Amino acid sequence: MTTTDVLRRFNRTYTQRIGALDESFLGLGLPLGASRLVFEIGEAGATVRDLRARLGLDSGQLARQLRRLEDDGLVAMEPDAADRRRRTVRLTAEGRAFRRRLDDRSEQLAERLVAPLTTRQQERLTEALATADLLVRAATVDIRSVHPASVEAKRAVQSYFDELDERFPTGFDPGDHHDDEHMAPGTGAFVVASSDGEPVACGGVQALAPAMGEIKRMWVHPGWRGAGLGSRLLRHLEHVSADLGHRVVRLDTNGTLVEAIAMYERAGYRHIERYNGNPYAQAWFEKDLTDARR
Amino acid sequence: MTTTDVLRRFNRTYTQRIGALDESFLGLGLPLGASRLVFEIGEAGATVRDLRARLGLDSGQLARQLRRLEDDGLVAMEPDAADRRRRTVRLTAEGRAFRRRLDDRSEQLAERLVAPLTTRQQERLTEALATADLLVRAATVDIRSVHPASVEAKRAVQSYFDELDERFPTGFDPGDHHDDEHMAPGTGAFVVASSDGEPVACGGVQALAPAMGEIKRMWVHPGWRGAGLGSRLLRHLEHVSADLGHRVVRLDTNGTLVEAIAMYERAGYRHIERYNGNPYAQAWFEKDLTDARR
DNA sequence: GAGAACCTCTGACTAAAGTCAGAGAATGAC
DNA sequence: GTCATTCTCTGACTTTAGTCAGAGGTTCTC
Repeated sequence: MTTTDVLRRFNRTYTQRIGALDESFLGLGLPLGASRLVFEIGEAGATVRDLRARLGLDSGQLARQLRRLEDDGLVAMEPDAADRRRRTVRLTAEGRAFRRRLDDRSEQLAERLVAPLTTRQQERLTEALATADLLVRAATVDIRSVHPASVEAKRAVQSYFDELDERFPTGFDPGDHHDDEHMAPGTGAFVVASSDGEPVACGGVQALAPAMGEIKRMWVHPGWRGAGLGSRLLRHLEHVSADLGHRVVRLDTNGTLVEAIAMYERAGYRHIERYNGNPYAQAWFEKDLTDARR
Repeated sequence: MTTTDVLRRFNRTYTQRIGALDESFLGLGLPLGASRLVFEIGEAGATVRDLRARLGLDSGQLARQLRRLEDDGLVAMEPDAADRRRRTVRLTAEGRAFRRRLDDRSEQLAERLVAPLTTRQQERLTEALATADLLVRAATVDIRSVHPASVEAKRAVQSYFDELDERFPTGFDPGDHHDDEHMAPGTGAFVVASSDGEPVACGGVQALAPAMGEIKRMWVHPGWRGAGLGSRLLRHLEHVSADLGHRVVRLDTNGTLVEAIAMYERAGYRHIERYNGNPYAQAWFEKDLTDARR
């Protein structure tokens, strides 16, 4: 059986048996769509814009649904302080109570579903689903080029720095890295991979010399490792670098990042001499892009 | 993370990313429901009754959908020869062509979904989904008591006999087993586990002596082993036996059925002396039900 | 062969979801 | 300051899905 066979077979099993998890939202007085909406708004609230993107609804449709929830006293809406074209939606106390009821229902149904399985089988199921979840999410990650000064880029880079600071024995001080400008479109590129709007990986390319690129700020969210996201991003960055006219690409890394080093080696990078003054770097790599160019 | 957490998280991932597999049915001129119906009818055709059960549709709803498909020239309907209350639905040439287009779409979407993954990752995904599929199916199997002379029981028992005939070096001859009457409600019981209308496991209980039951015809479909269905069925039969007033239950088995023997031992059965003249039996077991009683 | 049970279909609905054009306010770019 | 763009909302639909009672056949049971 091929992957697609299994996937499609699973899809059938799924819609027939687990798909009912969604239907647990029924019977509490709201239609399915409205319940999903309450669930999606969440404890923290959300902007109308976000909801539309996440649920893939027509704007008119969503506006009507929200008004109904407002009339029912489940949500309160107010203009977004930062951008007054937007409106933020927040659950009222009543709305939160309703959401909790939805949550309970869903939980009960999930429990009932797995109840016939032994503990051992439940563990196997958990493991299988977690694996499938990670891989499916990884496969559907959205890889996009953004400006290094954009909010998305900054958030991703911040996560990267935070992790370095934790992992390096001496901590990590990014200095005032105005050099991010080098990764702006034109001379370089910055790429963010995101899932559900959260950055899960990033990386940039800048020019070191004519026809020579450098990959920097490469990072994969800890919860997303082991799904091949790093290699995919690396390959992507190599293509970007090649498109910028580079024939060779270099990068440096710290010795504590052993997984990263292993990945670079697997990807065809070879160790070279120190080529920069980065105080945190302990290994330097180079790869010829001319034959990797698809 | 508990099993239900993972299940529910996966449910979200699923509806957002793979759920679109269903939507691949859209955009070919028929609404989703009608497309699903064409797909479900399949190359072989089906009875209206079957379709209603499989898709969980209201009979009026289904009748209308079918008539629409008939008007569109995609299906042809005729009374069932065996039971003229029923009607069988069959795809016309045009209907089959349409179904193939649906199939292609779905396949393409599945391919596109897994394309970003490496071969190794695709294998992991396949394995994880297959495991999840088996376990979810096993968890949602429908275990029901039926009359041993019913069609369902006979089909399951036939599968059992066929397998014995294959596995025993000397083949297997059931003889004329009028003794199935002993498993009729009142003195005994016969249980069939089915999934999507197909029997996947069965087993019966009959009385050997006052307060002593015997478990017979226990079988699990080969494709369903390793999901704990056997143990679950065995436990179920023990309860049935106990409900019939038995304090002890016995069973016999052939030496070639090594998985079965291991299962009986795990379930607390102990080997005893031959207690019957079954020529195919090579191992005899007994279990005290008085302390196992739920 | 009478009556219960079963299967499918029609009619008459209601509810939910989805579509599309465009109005009105806020913001960003020049 | 003007103009294009963005965001949300309203109105006026159409389509799809789902519900329920009951008619009109067929088959099973005794």
